[in-house]
Amino acid sequence: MTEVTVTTWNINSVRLRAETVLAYLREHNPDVLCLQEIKALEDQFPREVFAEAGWEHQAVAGFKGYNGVATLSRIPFTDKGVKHWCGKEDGRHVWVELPGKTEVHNFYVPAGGDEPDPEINPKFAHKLQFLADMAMWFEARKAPRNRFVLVGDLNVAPGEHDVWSHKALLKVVSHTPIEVEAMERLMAAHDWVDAVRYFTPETEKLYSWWSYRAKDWEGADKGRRLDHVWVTPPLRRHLKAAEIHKHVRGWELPSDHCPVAVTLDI
DNA sequence: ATGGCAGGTTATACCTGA
Repeated sequence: MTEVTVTTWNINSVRLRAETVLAYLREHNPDVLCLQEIKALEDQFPREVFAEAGWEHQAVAGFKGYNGVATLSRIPFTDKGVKHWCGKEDGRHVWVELPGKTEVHNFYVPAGGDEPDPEINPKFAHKLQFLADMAMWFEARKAPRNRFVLVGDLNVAPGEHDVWSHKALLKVVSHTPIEVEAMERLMAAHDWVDAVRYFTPETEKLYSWWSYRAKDWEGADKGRRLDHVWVTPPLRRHLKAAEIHKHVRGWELPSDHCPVAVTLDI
């Protein structure tokens, strides 16, 4: 048994914020850091910056200008890979296997555009298809002993208390019933345990994203919990802690998302 | 009061995010 911390963070351009990532690594020392929206091709990813700091094991699914995910680790990988979804090679999923056969799946689910209607909005249709395909894939791989961790910017805030106002956001993409149901089907597909809610009562507000548009993001506090860490049932009793590192949203030149860290024995 | 901001790109306008 090894205690590890797995952290997920939508960084909104890893090239612009490489030094910010480094500061976070030094302050919080996660074993595994899963980044989304790196907005870089694999060749453009600042590998050396993180390798020199001690996170030398890296798996990158790059994409030009948008999207892109990367997983950094102090721990060597026993395997790794990039998977494509919905017929697009658009940098939304990279996975790694840690010693002990623990898989860490790092996802960036499509945001879905503005209009929550798949008939008229192809981005929303893509988001729903992506979540449905994820559910199908994990259902097909389901086995009682699987030790999987699923993290990332899933772009859905499912619970009433995962948004600043349930009522105000019912028709806003990220919190509409149709997306929440798609996410619930994905959760059921592998009996996923929400590792952050595991430590916090359902009725307590939890956010991981605050819009850039608010003059005073902290004062207005109109957040949403879009970033998630889930584990399969065999890892449930190994969960040790979960933290949302909100203070990072207040750093200079911040991402609009903050890191979400889960500590568990693997 | 969700978009007033932010990042990237065959850039100086338009796409993306959510």
